[in-house]
Amino acid sequence: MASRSDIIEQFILSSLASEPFIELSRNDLAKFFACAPSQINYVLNTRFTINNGYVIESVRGGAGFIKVIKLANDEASLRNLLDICSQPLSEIEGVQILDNLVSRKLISISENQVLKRAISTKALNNPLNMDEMLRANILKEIIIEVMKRS
Amino acid sequence: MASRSDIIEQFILSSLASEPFIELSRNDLAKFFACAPSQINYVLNTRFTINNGYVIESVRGGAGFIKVIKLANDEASLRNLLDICSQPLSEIEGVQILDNLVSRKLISISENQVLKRAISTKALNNPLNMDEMLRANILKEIIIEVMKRS
DNA sequence: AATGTTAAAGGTCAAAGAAAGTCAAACTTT
DNA sequence: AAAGTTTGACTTTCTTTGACCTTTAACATT
Repeated sequence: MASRSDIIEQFILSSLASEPFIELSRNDLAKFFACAPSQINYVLNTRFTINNGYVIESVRGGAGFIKVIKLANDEASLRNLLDICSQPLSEIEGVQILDNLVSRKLISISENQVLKRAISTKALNNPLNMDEMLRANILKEIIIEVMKRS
Repeated sequence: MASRSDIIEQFILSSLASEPFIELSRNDLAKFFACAPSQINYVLNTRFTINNGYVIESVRGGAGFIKVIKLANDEASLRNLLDICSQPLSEIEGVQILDNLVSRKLISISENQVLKRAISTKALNNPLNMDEMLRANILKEIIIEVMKRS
């Protein structure tokens, strides 16, 4: 028995079949499927996660929208990198990960330059010695971003 | 979907593409875009800030006008940006600064993409609410890095 | 020439409107 | 009973509007 959430999922999936991303109006979609707007969030949160190979971006307010992006680079090895970024990482380890992204041609040399700075101990210096965890968090976001690239 | 404010922003940006500044009549612009005059202020205040690399000057009274000036892409104004990054910065302000670097052609669109992620509240989330200060630190390092470019 | 008056700018701010997000309670299915 | 789904009240963010405020060039008056 297909639930309404399943049907909404199918709708989004079929929209994504031909495009790398779609922009949708939460309210319109909810109206179309005769459901509460928050059910759209439920579908997105349960079925369009990073682990499933999707990223959600949205804007609120007038002219707001929800963008569902299918990850172009969704490989086990990158997932693995993401996992590694759940742990604190030293600056050296962080640089290794960035270099890894360069060798995969997922980021350019110049991106590597600025990102190295962004994750440097100097940039992340803070009173509570959270820098390694922060570095990991930042790298996680960076990896998610480059997974969008094709 | 672009809001009216987005469209007005585009209009101003394209006027500034070839000139270092433009003078506009708030009332005429508002009439042209069929909006309240104060919406022009809203657009200027949210999209043409110092962080974005613009200065607004205006004169009231008969024959009044609003002047939108695009800051020069010189050493001094970059130093200024650096100074701004001595204070905590919200995510919105951080994005403004990155966009500024793009319009100065100091970073590419793709660098902007990954850096936005790197300075996002999600990436910098930490128990001690230091994210704004961290963001400023990171941006400072990024600016230092791009100042090496030319 | 100096002064007062006025209409024509632009500025400010808070309220209303238009999205999307959150979260827990209620309901269904397994 | 546990897991998954649906709903709705409340929140947050972004945009649009309008009422009221301030400034100033132009004009009128002396």
